[in-house]
Amino acid sequence: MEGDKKVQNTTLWLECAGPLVTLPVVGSYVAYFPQGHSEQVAASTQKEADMQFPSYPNLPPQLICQLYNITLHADQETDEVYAQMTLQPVTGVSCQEKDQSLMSNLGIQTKEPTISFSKILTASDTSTHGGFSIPRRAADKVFPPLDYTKQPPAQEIVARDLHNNEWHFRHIFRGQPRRHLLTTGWSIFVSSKRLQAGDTVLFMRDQNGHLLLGIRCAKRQQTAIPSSLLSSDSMFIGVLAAAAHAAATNSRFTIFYNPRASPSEFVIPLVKYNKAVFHTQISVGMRFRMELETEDSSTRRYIGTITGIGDLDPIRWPNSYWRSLKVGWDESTAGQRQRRVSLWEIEPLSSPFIVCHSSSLLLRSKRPRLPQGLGQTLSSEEVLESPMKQSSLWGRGEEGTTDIQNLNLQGLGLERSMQIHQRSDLMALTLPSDY
Amino acid sequence: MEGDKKVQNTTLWLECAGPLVTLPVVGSYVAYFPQGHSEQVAASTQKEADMQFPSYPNLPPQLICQLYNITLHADQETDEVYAQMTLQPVTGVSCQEKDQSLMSNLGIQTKEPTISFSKILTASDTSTHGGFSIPRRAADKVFPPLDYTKQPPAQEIVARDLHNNEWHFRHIFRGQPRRHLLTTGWSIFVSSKRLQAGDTVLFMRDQNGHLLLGIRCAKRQQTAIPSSLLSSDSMFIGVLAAAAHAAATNSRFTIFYNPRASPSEFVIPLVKYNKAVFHTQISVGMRFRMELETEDSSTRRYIGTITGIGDLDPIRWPNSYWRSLKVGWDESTAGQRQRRVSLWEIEPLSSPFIVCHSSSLLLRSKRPRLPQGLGQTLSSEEVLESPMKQSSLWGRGEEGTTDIQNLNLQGLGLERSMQIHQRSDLMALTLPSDY
DNA sequence: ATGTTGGCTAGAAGCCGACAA
DNA sequence: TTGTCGGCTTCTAGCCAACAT
Repeated sequence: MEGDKKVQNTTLWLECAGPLVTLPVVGSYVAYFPQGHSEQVAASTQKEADMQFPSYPNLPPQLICQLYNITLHADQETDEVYAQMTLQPVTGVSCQEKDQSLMSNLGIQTKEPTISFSKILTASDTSTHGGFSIPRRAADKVFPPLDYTKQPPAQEIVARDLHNNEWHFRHIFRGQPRRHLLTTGWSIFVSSKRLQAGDTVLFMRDQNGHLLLGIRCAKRQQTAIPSSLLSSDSMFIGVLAAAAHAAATNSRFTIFYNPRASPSEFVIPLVKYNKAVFHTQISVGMRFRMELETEDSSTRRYIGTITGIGDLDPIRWPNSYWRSLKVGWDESTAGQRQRRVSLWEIEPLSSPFIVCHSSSLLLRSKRPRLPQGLGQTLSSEEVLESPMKQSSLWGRGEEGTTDIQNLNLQGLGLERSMQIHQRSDLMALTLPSDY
Repeated sequence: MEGDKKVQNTTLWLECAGPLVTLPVVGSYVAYFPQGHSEQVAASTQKEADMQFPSYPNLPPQLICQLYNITLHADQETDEVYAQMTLQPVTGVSCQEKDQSLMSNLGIQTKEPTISFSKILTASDTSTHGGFSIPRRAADKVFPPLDYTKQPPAQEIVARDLHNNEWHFRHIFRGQPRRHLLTTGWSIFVSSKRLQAGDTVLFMRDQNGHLLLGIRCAKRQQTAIPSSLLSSDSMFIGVLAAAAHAAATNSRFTIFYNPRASPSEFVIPLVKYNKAVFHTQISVGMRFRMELETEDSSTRRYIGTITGIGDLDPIRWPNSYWRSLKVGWDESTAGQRQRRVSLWEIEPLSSPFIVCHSSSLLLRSKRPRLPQGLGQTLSSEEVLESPMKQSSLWGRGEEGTTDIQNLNLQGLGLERSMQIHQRSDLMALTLPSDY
């Protein structure tokens, strides 16, 4: 119904989703991670997957799919953005297709830099007492220029939200010292969207010069969606069963990706996935860079060190690349940041003192074609560098040192079995001979 | 979190749920219908189960369970009531347990008639222009008596909602002609709960004389819950997979029952189910009575005729008792009413010209114990009375006559296979020898 | 008996520059 | 440059009885 209407403006949707969110393009190949999908459910229901799940032996940790369809949406109530993707599991990808996939970019590249600004609302912005204080630069950059000869300089602003609803504001330049303000119309917007101090508004100008606006709620909001419709257990199981069934019958399935609610993207362009998994050298002790979203909705690179490699959930998801890296962060203010990341999220820094080919196993495994099928496993080795007092190197080592020792003790990563998904020709595909 | 808090007041919850809703008691045995559960999902997501589902061969149309736990809830935002039930599938029920189950009533019998009233809000009630007009009888019945010697007679009313929040109202008796009104405090309540004309408010007095109030939103509201979290396909599959897994591993599972959203109850006390299925004579042409909720939240009995017996979904749910009866209604205003009902929802009227023992097959099936296991089937017969020009008897016969002929042609019900769930001793249990 | 409306009024919403930070 | 506040104005929320059904 109403809530089902598609969002037309992709750029605005992406702005609302946040600076780091990318979307795969229709027709391209992607890796879908049931684990990541479960994490989104967990984050939304605020429950862990604690029940004993049925095993889905045919459901690998990642499912290679072709993106059959994607539509963008926004919650009718909260304007929360989400994307509906229909995925077609693929059992074999030919070289041509693969090359196309390689050619296609890593997502919808809307890097025609958009003219936009966002602001975290202050108490004054949201109080009934007054209007909205427009940051100076923002007014100059995205709003139509004011006629400063008028007394006072003022104009009417019209902006459309994700649902294509129009919002009217009076934009005035006054006060001592002078400043830009939104007055009439602003409080209606605030109360309609139920904005509170701490939430973010976002204005942007599209190609035609039309104004668009979106909102991004502060994280806290998420709390009250205990769904009342399905138990969280059923949701977890539904995610897995749907994927397993689709994989087994080779039929399409549909998922929702909610970029603000999900801890990480769980539909990754296959090229990006392959590059990270097969063409990148990873080892414990290695330092890396990772982009993260800052408080004020821009991005920043943080530096960290890989402190361990191993399964996030050895029971349910053995041999998964999902968050297979344990990491420590250089900055002590890094309390909030993830302790586990996935290979494709990081950008390794060249570190002269560490030489390690985690992909060496792949080079060596030039054995004859494996019988085709899902979930074949190769046992293999990864070389683990002995850290040699490196603990001092990777930050505070809050638990870093221990982690590495534990890893060695437990042999995680020393002898690691690796699951080859879908078909072995994917392997060939990811292993150009010149590598 | 907040939204997870239990509702303490069962009576108020039941009032909000509606006059026909009953809840099974903890420890009692129930029949759980995945089909009915799916219908609740369908109603909530406004989508049919159109995907090709995986088959769950071990999941019968009904699952006999013991009610392990039940908690009552109300949505923090909308106050929509729902119940969380944890069900323990049972593989065998001893005679003692069965007797207890028989002894236990058909649900929480709170038939200490509650002092309450409900009113559908008018435009004036919800406008910002004024207050709430209290129906005369309601004021006398549930509100504390006014001191009419005062000029004007007025008092402060305090009532608690499902979340145990207090609401204060000024209750005054004034106007020409005199009438009871809620003024100060009313509009805050209306805007907080986002009530609109057509929604229902409900006041009641508990045993201690304290006032309680609840709300019931008009049906329309339901539209905007496209969930944005899980695709409807995943939800359907989640419902089935969770039940199938629980049945297979004999472990507990949790469901949500949403009485206002669900077309029918799908957790039925086993006694009620057994009585209807095994101890009630049913045949095509038979007339029956059924209680339904009226517009103004009371109940009314409607009369109808059984026009057919057969599977609602012969493909996915063969041999299911869920809505196995096709019915026609006497009143022509019956456009809205269900065309299919379940055995336990109706009350057969004694009709002298129809003698039919649908349970005759059971009496005859005194064969030695069947091997234990799920989903065993007995082929059996049901006697179908030839309708002999009865078509004129059962109302307008809009499609009744055709239905019956179709049924005969297709042999639905003439030779009917019947699935015995769980264990054969359940059968014995439902067949007292004196019947 | 009770839904709707016009009149009246009190208080909140909302526009303004002053004044910090 | 921009967040908050006191002062002032405007408008709506909200109380009332009249009137209608």
